[in-house]
Amino acid sequence: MGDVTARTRKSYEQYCGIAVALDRIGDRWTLLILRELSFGPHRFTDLRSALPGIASNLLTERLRDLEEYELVEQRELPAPAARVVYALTPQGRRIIPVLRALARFGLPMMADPVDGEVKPRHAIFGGFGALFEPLAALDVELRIRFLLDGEEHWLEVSHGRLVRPDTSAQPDLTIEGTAAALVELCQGADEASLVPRLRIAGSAQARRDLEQVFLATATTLV
Amino acid sequence: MGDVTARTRKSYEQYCGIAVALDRIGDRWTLLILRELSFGPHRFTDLRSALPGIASNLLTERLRDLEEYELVEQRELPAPAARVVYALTPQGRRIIPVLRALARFGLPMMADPVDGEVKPRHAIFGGFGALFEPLAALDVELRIRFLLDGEEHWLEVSHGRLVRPDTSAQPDLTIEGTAAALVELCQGADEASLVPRLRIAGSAQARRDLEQVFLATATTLV
DNA sequence: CGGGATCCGTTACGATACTG
DNA sequence: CAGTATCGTAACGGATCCCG
Repeated sequence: MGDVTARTRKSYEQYCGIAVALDRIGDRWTLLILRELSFGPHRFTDLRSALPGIASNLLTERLRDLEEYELVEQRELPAPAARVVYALTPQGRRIIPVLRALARFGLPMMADPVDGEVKPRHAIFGGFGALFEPLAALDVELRIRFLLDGEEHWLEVSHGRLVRPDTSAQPDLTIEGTAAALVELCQGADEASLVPRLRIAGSAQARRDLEQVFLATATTLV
Repeated sequence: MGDVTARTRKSYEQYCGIAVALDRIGDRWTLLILRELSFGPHRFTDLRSALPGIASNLLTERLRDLEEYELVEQRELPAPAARVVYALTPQGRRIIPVLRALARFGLPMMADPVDGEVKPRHAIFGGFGALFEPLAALDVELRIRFLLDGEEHWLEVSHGRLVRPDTSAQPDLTIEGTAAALVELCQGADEASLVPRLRIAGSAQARRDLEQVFLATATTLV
């Protein structure tokens, strides 16, 4: 009785937060699906095209698993447009610090980004946002507007936190250019050497804040 | 010429820090191997017994991959004891924030820990350490001594960081009991309800620091 | 006994084709 | 557009065997 559609998924079977987390989000593609959904709700097809190489049946299976774990939910759109989108639940948003930590770990390993092959959102989240230092941001207020390869995005530093406003009033800093050049900046390239592929505009104070909060290398540790 | 032992490992092929990170540490078992090595050097057999269920050939393969990526290295022991241990390289230690983020994500999902089935090191790292709040630790100095199921471990909060001294002078706080009870504390159980499975000894100030730095829930975000 | 290597059945994944 | 179905291949899991 009751469909025991068996969670036969292989579990590590360990009483450890890390192992339990990996039981839920450790499968191939899962974290990349969550990365995309962290940018906002996506339709099935949006996800597919954002994840070149994923088989459609696998995407379906992963989404079902994530729904079962209540990390992702379907939302109905009333509009004439496509009906259903996938979105992170509040529980699901808790994966974001994991994504940031992974981005920070992987950033130095990315080889020679090429203009046009880096997606702006990946440059901002998988690169720039990963450098955010909460400890250095305690007394900083900074609104950054990105214009990368024609896409516009915003980040805002406020009270030691990094948030993504849909849009904002006047930016303190505007970073304009190619997504690849932003990645290079995050990897330690000199700002001057990136002109004109990347241009940063803003007050001297805003530039100091940028340096302090994002670009100064820092090593947190246990 | 040259053995092209083909990195045939499937790559996500994305210019994104997260994707690149997962290319290296996203395979099954890899992060749990790194978790164990984050506690210190281990021999092959130690790793095997710490990871019940892993096939020996798979452990070999993972270790080779991690060596190739320079996240793990072999070290020779001169002693009469077993010859070689595996250890994290400085590069490899950069995975630690990822482990902490995962632990934090997974902690609330762990079901009813049972005395004797939780390893002390997992309770401390996969549980307690995951709750560390750098922002709340800025002006705190705190040495904690754990005595869990007979194992002794130390953590030290210093200048907004969490570090693991081999040992320390006098502890400000001693937490003694079962590893399972510590996990329950981390999951929000009341300290009083855990006596006598867990006993916390220390000054009123040290207890306040414990509460402030570890036990107060906090939500960081992008 | 520590540190693997080999073999093999099973599962998960990747690619493509098909459908409401 | 949003999946389902099918199928070949690669990865994993478990056991056994080997060597210093």
